[in-house]
Amino acid sequence: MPKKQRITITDIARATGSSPATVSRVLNQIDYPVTPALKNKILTAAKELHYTPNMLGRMLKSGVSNDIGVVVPSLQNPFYAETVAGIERACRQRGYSPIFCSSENKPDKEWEYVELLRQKCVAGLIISAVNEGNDDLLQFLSEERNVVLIEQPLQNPLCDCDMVVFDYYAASEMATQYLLRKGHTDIAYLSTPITRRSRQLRYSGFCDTLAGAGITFDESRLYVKSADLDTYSDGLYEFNAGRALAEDFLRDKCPATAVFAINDIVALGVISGFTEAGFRVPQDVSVMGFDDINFSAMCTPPLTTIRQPSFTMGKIAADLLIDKVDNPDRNDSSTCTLLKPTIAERSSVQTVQP
Amino acid sequence: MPKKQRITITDIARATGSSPATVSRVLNQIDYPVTPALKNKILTAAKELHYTPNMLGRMLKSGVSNDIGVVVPSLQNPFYAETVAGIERACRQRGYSPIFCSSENKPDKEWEYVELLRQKCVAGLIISAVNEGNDDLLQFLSEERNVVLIEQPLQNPLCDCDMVVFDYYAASEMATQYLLRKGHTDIAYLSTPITRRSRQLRYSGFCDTLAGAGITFDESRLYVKSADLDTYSDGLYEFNAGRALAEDFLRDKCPATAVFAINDIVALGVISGFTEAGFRVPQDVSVMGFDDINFSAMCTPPLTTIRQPSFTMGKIAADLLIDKVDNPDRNDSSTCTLLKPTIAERSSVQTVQP
DNA sequence: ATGAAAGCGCTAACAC
DNA sequence: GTGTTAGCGCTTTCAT
Repeated sequence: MPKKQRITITDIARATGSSPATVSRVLNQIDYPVTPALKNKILTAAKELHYTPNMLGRMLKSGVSNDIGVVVPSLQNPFYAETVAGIERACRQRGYSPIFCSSENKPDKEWEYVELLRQKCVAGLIISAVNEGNDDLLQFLSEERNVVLIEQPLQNPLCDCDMVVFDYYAASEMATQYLLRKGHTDIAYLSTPITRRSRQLRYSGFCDTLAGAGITFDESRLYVKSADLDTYSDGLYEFNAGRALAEDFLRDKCPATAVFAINDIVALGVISGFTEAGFRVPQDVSVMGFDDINFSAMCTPPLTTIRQPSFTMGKIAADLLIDKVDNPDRNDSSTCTLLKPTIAERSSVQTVQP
Repeated sequence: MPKKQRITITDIARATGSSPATVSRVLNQIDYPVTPALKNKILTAAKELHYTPNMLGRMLKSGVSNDIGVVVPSLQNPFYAETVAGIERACRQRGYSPIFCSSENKPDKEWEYVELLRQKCVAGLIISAVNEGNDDLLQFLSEERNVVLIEQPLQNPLCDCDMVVFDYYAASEMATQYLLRKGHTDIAYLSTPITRRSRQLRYSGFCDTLAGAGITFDESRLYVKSADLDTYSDGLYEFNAGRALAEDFLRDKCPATAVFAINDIVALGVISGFTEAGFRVPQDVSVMGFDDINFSAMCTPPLTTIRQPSFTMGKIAADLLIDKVDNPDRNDSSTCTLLKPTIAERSSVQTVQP
């Protein structure tokens, strides 16, 4: 902190009649022969003077900080909040501290933050929702060793970073199978724009599974609602999209017995829209979510959804990254960890009544 | 980032046949006379060599970083997620970057993080939910200039830091008045342990308002449920407490017509517990929340609650702190900004039927 | 208008 | 065992 003159190792050296080098050696617990007497003198002096080491000095010397840069779309989205919690856990455990940046899904911000983090000399970088369009970023990612991608793979296959991603396709298959098993054959798909790779995978998993069961997905059952990206950060963005989607669904008098929502927040919006119109979930329509944010267990009805282990994803990604950071010489080829979904069966999906 | 030799201003100086000093002056856009020709040469060289400034060097020189340390209980709690979003917004706008730490409400972690942040030479500190017991922290807070407390004032009145806090007492009065206005005279108070100052204020605001209306609060209407603090970070902690509280309420056949929940998450737990037991909200019992986390608008029924402008709180706190950081000489006395609550009237509270 | 040099706090190679 | 010294990348007097 500023102003009030900070105590440095030089001050301690002066106070104890020794030298900065010795003080540094003692304070860093380094295995170095120092007379117990002197050692003690230094230790007590450090305590009395309220010495606080200056990381900046240390980092400048060593060239790397013990910071891990993290870029995610939003900290308010509970999905990322959980991911970020997993990252923080792993980092702290291993003596690193994360620096979080919210890109708000904006490509320019994404790159801006990556540059900022580089200026801060972070030891490594975890990044989610990479915009496919930014060439600078893409080039950086392919050049840089200490990077781990999370959540979704890059569109661009050139870039072979380490990744910890969800098996969105399998997750979507699983959700669709579940709905089929519950007797739903007429299913609507309600989504915000299917741009990001993770969403494309979800959508194709859905269509393919339906096809596998001999059902051709009728595109009139696909509802997509764009929403204002500026409201992204307030968390209501997708919820409102969900409400609007429910309205469209009802206006069309869509005869589907179940709704597959692109994610839990949209699902909550859909439920809200249905409820407001006097439509009951799951009695009148079943609603399937996706993500299992922790709020999905708290709402009424509790949401049946696909659980993506986002905390685990964050934890694994950070551990992987730190392994690389701590072993600079090792140079294994990139790994891609695919996280398997599970189903969180609760109350928003009902067996179709014959 | 590590390994790959970084380009420094010295490299650029060498490449352009000039000196580090000049390069620094050009790159920092400082108002300094430099021949346009040389200036251009330096600028293009910087671009071509992919120069990335090393903040560590700059910081070490100037003594302060442009980081702002932030300590909150949890990033997963949507209340803090919103606060933190406000902080991030303000910081980024003004060229600072926040460093977030989750204390999990543990006193030792709180202090540990404050020390860590000091080692990183943060320009200032925003801290919430200060544990009253830690003397080191308390002393630090009273000595340090660039600190802003958020959410709740310290128990210890010795410490006169700047603060941006909610008017919990007024908020609780407002909530209680609202319930009274809706005809509820028999109100139960459901809470996790009332330890933190913010909770004590809420509870006394409630009791006092009742007393003001000539109603003595019957302590048999006070339900408190402790829960395991280790599950704090998963967000389900308070929700589960709420469910347990609902059970107790029902088991007692408590005749109250309305429930005042200590916060929204507990309120959601209460609603969940009621719903599961076949009790309808608000038809059978009204439930009043507190905080207005953004999910409260998304659940069914949408929660009637007291809106605490947490994003605004974060924004104001960060702006205030940065004002102080940017004006080191100015030395105004501490301010205490008291944020006024508003009521978010939705559907979980109903007028009592005569 | 530009460069040389000192120094921020720390560590590590090299004396003694 | 302990101290001296150099240097990480940058800014900032002070010369020129």
